[in-house]
Amino acid sequence: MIVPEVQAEIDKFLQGKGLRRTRQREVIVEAAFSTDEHFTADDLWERSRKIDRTVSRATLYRTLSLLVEAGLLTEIDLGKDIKYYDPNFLEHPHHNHLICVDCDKVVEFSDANISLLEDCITRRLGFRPTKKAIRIEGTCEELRRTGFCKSRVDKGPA
Amino acid sequence: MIVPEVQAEIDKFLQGKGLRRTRQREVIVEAAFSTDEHFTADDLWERSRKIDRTVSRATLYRTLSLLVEAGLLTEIDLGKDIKYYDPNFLEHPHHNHLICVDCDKVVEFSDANISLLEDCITRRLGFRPTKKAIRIEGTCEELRRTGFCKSRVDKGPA
DNA sequence: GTTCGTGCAAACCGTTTGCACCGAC
DNA sequence: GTCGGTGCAAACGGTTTGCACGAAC
Repeated sequence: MIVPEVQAEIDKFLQGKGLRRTRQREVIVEAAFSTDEHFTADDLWERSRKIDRTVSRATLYRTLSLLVEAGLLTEIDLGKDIKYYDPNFLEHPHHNHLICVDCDKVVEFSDANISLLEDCITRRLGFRPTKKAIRIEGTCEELRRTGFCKSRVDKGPA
Repeated sequence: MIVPEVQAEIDKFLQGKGLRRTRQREVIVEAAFSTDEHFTADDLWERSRKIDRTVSRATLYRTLSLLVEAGLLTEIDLGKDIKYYDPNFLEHPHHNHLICVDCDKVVEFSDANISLLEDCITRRLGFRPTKKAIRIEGTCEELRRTGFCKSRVDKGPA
């Protein structure tokens, strides 16, 4: 994926703040941006440890904060009780999330009209938008019509 | 506010599930719906205890779940790390939230066009929408222009 | 050599749960 | 009297933090 670009970006960020480039930070960035799936802190910890077994949870969390602060990673709310992180905002800065309640699949979408509407509404209320997030939960139409949803297969009976 | 109506509603819900009407549940409902502000579990606990000092955290949380399950209260994500609850969805079932990053003020809004767009997009992706939430964070235009925001007064210096 | 980063384990904090007693029905 | 509800305190799970050692610069 875009790991090298992200490494450059985080280098710039670290340098700007007088912070150091460490093996652990490299590993975590590599683990985070070698996929375009959303992940939890724990997911990322496991993936990092596959590259370097010594990465600790503490460092994972500390680095995660840095990446969010640097704007390379975005916290998203998928309606679960744990935080998810989305590595795709660099490439698609304005996307939103649709979550299937049948199979838990997450579909990203963006729509210029809806963005525009959001901006209008925000300004009308006397604010300037800085961060916008739409989360839609839905049921799979295919499952409802045909009784079968290919994304649902691995989830066991309804 | 609409406390009596809500009491009737929760009574119906409890009865339907063979659950009991208790003093504690009455108190918590009263505390929850005597305001139209968003609140945390702890906020609600304190308000409940002002009515009846014996309400415990455990019962608070258990009742909170019931109210959400009954559809009387909605969990919302205000971008903070704790859960907030919104008692206003009964009266305004389709509203969204705009959060001011300057003063933390939350403005509710709804918009038919945006709702329609959400539905279209969801169907186009092969799903049927069940729950939709828009969260916009923004900065106060008044504060930016005049250096003063009446909602900000109680927050101390920038 | 200085300073920042790290791993470890303990602390934290919002929430949930096991248990014995209590109260609605 | 039965069964669900409650308060208490302990447990839980994700996240943060204090500390002493280690590594970047």
